[in-house]
Amino acid sequence: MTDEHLQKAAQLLDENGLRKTRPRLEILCVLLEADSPLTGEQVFERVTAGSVDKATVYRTLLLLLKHDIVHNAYLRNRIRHFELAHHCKPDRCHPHFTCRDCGRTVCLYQAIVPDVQNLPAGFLVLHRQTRLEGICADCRVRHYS
Amino acid sequence: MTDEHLQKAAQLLDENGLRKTRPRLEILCVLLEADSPLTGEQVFERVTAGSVDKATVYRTLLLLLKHDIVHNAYLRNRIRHFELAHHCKPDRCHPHFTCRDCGRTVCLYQAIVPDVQNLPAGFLVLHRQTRLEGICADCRVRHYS
DNA sequence: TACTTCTTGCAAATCATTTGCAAATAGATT
DNA sequence: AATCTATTTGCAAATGATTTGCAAGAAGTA
Ligand SMILES: [Mn+2]
Ligand SMILES: [Mn+2]
Ligand SMILES: [Zn+2]
Ligand SMILES: [Zn+2]
Repeated sequence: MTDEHLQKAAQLLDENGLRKTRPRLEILCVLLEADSPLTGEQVFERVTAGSVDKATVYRTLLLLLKHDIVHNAYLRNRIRHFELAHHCKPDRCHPHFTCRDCGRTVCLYQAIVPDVQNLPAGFLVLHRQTRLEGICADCRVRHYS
Repeated sequence: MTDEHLQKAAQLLDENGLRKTRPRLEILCVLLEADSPLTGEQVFERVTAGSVDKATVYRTLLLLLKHDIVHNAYLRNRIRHFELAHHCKPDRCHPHFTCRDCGRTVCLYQAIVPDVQNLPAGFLVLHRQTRLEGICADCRVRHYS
């Protein structure tokens, strides 16, 4: 939990008129340190041991979701994943790639996803998410040896 | 459960070397009749009342998933949704649109989703899913009156 | 500091899904 | 058609993830 992350966490809460409580700051720091979407369970494990209750983790993630500070990512299984929205545009999240071999999920920050064409008339799109599945670079190399 | 659907259901099971049991035929007919992805619970409700156990519904959906006869759709909540794969290409599902107002999900069979550009080197994409959120045509009209 | 309101921890509840197991059945074999 | 054997099913109980009720504890404000 670096000082820089703590600053950023406090700022996010301030901007949204939310109280700066210890659990919230810790949870935001965990999310700031993560390099891919986390489950509630994973956030719980990464927070300073025993310092935050699991119910509080979930309640906080839901609160941050409501304020659009975090987004849900929809990966392969039925478990919700959460990540900070700061790498997303208001109308779209960056795509996620999940490897069928090693199971890891990678955030594709630099990928370009063109708009969906030929939508039915009258539909207003406010948000878009793209989910890719396949074999990651590491696993492809591994299979050649 | 039309005769045509029953035929198709039997055919799907045959093609995959699966036994044609009454629960499987019923479940496939439910999926053939559905116009958007269904949860296990919804499949259970739509099957002839009391004729199939809920555990069997889930076991069957998982079996059909393994044989790529159905796909999972990832919608807003943490509940898995299932739909027949016959409207999908092997490497991509048609997009789904979920209305933030009425909550309905629409299958966008005719939409065109261009490929993702600028992927990191060495990644092999085997499957893609696109999820849209916004306001559906009906709800937009409703809000103008 | 005192106050008011929001937030937390804890325990229990809920929801979706999965599992163990004995009875039932599909499809192959006689 | 009756028999056989591996699969499949129903039922009840277990599981895993998430949510809720409530009294005690903090945050922000006066
Ligand atoms: Mn991401
Ligand atoms: Mn669909
Ligand atoms: Zn991999
Ligand atoms: Zn709508």
